[in-house]
Amino acid sequence: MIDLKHLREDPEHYRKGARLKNVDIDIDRVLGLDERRRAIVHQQEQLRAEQKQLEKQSGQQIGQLMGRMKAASGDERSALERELASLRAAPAALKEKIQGLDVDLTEIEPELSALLLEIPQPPDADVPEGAGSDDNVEIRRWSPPGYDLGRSFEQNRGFPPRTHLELLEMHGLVDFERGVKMAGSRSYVLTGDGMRLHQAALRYAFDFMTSENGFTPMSVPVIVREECMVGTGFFPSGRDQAYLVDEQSRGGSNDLFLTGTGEVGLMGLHQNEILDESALPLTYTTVSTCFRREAGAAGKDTAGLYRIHQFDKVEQVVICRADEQESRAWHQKMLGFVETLLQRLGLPYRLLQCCTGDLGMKNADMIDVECWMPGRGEEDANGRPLGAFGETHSASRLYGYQCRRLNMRYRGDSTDGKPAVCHSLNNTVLASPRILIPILEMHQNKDGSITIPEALRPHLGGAERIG
RNA sequence: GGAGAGGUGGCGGAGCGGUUGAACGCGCCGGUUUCGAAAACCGGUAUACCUCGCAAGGGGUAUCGGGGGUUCGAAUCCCCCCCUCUCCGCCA
Repeated sequence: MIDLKHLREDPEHYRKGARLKNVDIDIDRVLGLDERRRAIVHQQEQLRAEQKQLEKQSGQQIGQLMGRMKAASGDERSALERELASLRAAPAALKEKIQGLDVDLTEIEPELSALLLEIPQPPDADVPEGAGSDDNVEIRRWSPPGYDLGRSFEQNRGFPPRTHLELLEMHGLVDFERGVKMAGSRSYVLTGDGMRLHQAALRYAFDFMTSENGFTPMSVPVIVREECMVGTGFFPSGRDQAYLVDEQSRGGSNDLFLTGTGEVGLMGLHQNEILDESALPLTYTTVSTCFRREAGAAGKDTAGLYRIHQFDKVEQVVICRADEQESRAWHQKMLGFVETLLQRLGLPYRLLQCCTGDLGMKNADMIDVECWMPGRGEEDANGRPLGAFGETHSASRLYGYQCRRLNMRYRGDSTDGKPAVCHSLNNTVLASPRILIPILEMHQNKDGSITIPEALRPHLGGAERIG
C-alpha cells in the first residue's frame, strides 16, 4: 500500500507511477473519497467531543434527579420527569447526527480502501520506461570459463544439445504421464535421480543462505489466511493466481489460500508488529512448496518442467530500516548471493533490469535473473532449439509498500522513538525443478550423461554423474 | 468430531455501567544516590487518525479480539462473528 499522506502531497507522482506500470487507477477518485472521508470524520469527532462534554455536565445531574425521583411523587415527580427528558434530549440529537455520518462513511470507506490497495508503488526514477518484458534491459551476463554465450552450444561443446525433456526421459528423472493422471496438466512426478537432484539443489541453496550468508532459517505456512495474501501484496490483483482452499463452503470459519512463494510466509511473520530497530535487518530464508494456478498462461510453456503448478523454492527476504540506500544496498547484496550460487553451479546467466511495465504492483525496482537454457527458444533449420535465457530468479525492492500493508513497523534512535514502516526486499535463491533445466542442459555430455556440478555432489552421496 | 475455558497496555494481572487510556506488579527509559554498579527512591513509559504550531509541543477523536445493539454514558450488559487454550476422540 502506498502512503496516503504522500499521495495527497504529490498525486502526480502516483498518477505517473500507475501510468508507467500500465495500471488503470483513478487517483482523483481516491483523493476525492479521501477528502470526503476526512471531512465526515472530522465532523463526527467534533460532535463526539460535544457529546462527551454533555455527558460530563448532565450525567451527574441525571443521576441526582433519578435519585430524587425515587422519593418524589405528584407534581414534583412530573417536574423532575420533564427536567430529565430535556437533559436527555441534547445528547440524543447528537447521537442521531453521529450515526447519520456513520452511514455516510459506510458509503465511502469500502471503495476507498479497495482502491488504496490497487494503487501501485511508483517505479524508482532510475528504472527504464517500457511497456513489458520486451523492454527489459540487460545489466550484465556471466558464463563459466570456456563457455562463450556468443556462440552456440554445439560450437562451445562440440555436439548439439539435448533438451531437458530428452534428458529427463533418457535418465528416467521424471514421470509426466502419471503426474498428469493424478493432478492434471502442468503436473509431474520427479523420480529417482530427478528427485535426488531436486533435493540436492534445494538443500545446497538453503545451506548456502544459512551457513554462508547468515540468513535465519525458517519454516513457513504455505496455507494462509487471506490477510497474509493481501498484506504481502499478492491480493487483490493476483487473486486468480492462487489456489483457494474453500473451507467456508463446508462450514469452516475461514477460507485459506496456498502460497505461491515462501515470501508470503516470511513476510507475514511480523505482521502487526513494531520491531526494535536493533533487531533489524531481519534476514530470513525458507524452503517451501509453491503453488501457482498459472491462470492466463494456457498454452504457454506447456512442455517440461518450466511452468508447473507446484514447485519448491528457497527464498530470501530482508526486512530493513526505512532507508533507500540501505534497501538498495541489500538489493545488490541479495543479487550477489544468487550470482555466487549460479557461478558455483556453473550456469551461465544474465541480469535483467525490469522496465516499468514489467515491475508488478509492489515493486519500486525489480531485477530478474535468467539462466541460459540450451534446449529452449527458437529452432534452427534442423528443428533443433537455438537456446534461450529463461527466468529463474526475481529480486524485488519494495521499500515500505509491503510492510505498510502488513502493518510492520520498527522504532529506534533513527526514528526518534516513533514507529516507522519497515522496508522489505525479496529474491529467489533457487527454485526447483525449474533450475534443473539449465543444470541438466548445461552439464550434459555428448553421450547424454550429466556431470553433476561439484557443489551438489556432497548432497548426492558424492555421485559425479547421472547416466 | 464431542465437551469446556478464555481473549484487557511490552508482559503478568485487576476492573464487571459513570473524570478508566485503563489500578497494581514486572519490564523499559530518564533522574537522584554511588568511585562505579546493584539496591533504593523520584519521574516517565501505547497506537492510529484529525487539528493548531517553524519547532519543542498543545488540543481533539478512536482503540480493553472484531462488528452490531441497549443506555444520557459500556472494557463492564445483550447479540453475532473471529481467535486462542484445555480435555476426550481420530491421526502424520
